[in-house]
Amino acid sequence: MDGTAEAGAGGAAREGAAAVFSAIEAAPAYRLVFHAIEREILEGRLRIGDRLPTETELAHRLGVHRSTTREGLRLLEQSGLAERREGRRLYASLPRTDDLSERAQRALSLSRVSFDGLWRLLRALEPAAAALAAERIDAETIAALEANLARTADAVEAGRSVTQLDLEFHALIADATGDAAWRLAREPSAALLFPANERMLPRLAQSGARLLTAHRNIFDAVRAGDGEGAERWMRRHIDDFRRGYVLAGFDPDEPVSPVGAPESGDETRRPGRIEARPGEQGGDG
Amino acid sequence: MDGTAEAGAGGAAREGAAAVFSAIEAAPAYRLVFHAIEREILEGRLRIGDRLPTETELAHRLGVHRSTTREGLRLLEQSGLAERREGRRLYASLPRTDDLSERAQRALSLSRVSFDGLWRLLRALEPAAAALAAERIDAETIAALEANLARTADAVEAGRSVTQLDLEFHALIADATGDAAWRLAREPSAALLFPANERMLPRLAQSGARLLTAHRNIFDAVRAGDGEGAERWMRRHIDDFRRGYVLAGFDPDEPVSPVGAPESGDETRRPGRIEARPGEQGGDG
DNA sequence: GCTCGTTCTTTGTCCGACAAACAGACTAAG
DNA sequence: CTTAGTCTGTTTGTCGGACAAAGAACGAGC
Repeated sequence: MDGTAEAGAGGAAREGAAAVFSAIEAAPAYRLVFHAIEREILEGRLRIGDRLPTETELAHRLGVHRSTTREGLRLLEQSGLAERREGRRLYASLPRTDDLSERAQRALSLSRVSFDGLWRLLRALEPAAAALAAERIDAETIAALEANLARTADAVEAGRSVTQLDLEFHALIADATGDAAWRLAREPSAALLFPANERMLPRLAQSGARLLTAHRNIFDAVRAGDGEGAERWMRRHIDDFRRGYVLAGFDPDEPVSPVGAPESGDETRRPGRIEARPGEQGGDG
Repeated sequence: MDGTAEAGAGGAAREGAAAVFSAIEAAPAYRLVFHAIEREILEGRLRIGDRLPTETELAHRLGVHRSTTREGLRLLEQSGLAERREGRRLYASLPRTDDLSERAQRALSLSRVSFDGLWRLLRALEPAAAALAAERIDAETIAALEANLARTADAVEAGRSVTQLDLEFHALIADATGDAAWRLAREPSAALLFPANERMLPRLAQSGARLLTAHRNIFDAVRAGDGEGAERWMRRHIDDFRRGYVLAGFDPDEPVSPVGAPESGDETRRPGRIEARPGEQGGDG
């Protein structure tokens, strides 16, 4: 087995009767590697948490070169099905939902969704989430919400930003539903919409206090198991949010802000930044 | 520059005054490559649709070996920011939402969400989507919906499965809202929930006909711009769905079906399947 | 029994090479 | 002049092999 995959070459000929010709595409070997391992995980032969075989072993078993294997592993890694633990080893893992929503959020922010589009979505989701949360909430989440409220109170009093705490509050409510689907559904939009608060705050007096009151009402209803109340308060809260946005002079039909510069997400404080070489200055085309 | 990145090695020493020690982690060079290119795209220096420089050029400019560059490119590829067009070349691109939701769906299906959890979510989303769709729908989507209804009618008459068409109908409604956020929010859950139809159908007479009628009502309202009507019909449709599920004898508190075997998704018809070598039979740890 | 240095493994990178696919330029045929 | 075929340079996909550093495993010494 040497050089190019014999994958794509043969097999396309022999046009019989009703030829359909659905664009044949030969996957490169590194992608086959990816799918092969993916399969092992999805079909349970490699369980979540299991260590993957070493690169050399994989290369050997799959009959490809180690470099090729590594490329496949990168795909696997980025797909969330393999994860580095303690630095080096790769372990089979479930795609992390926060990772997924982060990506979704990025996709959204690049696709010019309007404030109102997001708002309508969350207006549908959040009240329903609150209602379900009221049915299912557990002690742990109650404690987390209480802590969140306390910190929010502090922040409001000190005049600090409450955006992060706001996001967290709503995320906790979603978590309280006990189903990952909720979190996944709302997170990207929420992460894009709620930070608008940041821009409203300077223009609206006591908006922080209003937010805190609203959160408290919602929390009380949720803790009391009052689904209907939780839903109602949440809806009011969301409506109030939009009202504030308009009042502050923003246009809800505009695409939501481009989020500005990518502020220090993951690994931004990289030690040795790769620099372009002085030599040639690119030009691709 | 040879061998290991000097990234992680040096630089950790020199403990001055108030040392904080925030877990330094040296990203391997291939990840730095990934982030470097990612940045170029996110910050607009590489615009969506632009061809990426060739691997050799990238390697040269970033000062790493081509193999390393390729690993970084695989990460980029899987993250959705680079895409193959016409087979080979890589182009900067936006993460495709259907790709994202596919992954989200997989994550969900592995995390044991209950039927009811999903159902509650969609019961909140779908009616709201229909309402918004009624406000914003355009001719093109109307045509697509009409085509969908026609095919659904055929399928019902012929007794074929309508699951795919059902999914498509709802996705089209979501698309009609004009905001990608809706699609992203509902797709994973919908893809997991609606196929339950498949299992109900054999146990419930005329359920296909009911579905068709419901879709028609929703469509009529949407086309007429009747948001309230669309919302009402959709809600009924969703409620009906759950009723059928229970009636058919399934327990809505159970985790939704594990989707069974991964039926021929992408690239399953791979030409040269990679096989394990006869030699050693793995055993890791 | 626990710590320390020594070996073995595994990952991260690099070097170099080459076949096949592709894009173009050019040429022969209709 | 258009169409089909040929040649050529570029780019990707893979492969072979090498080596440093980080961890892990292991045995010697306190």
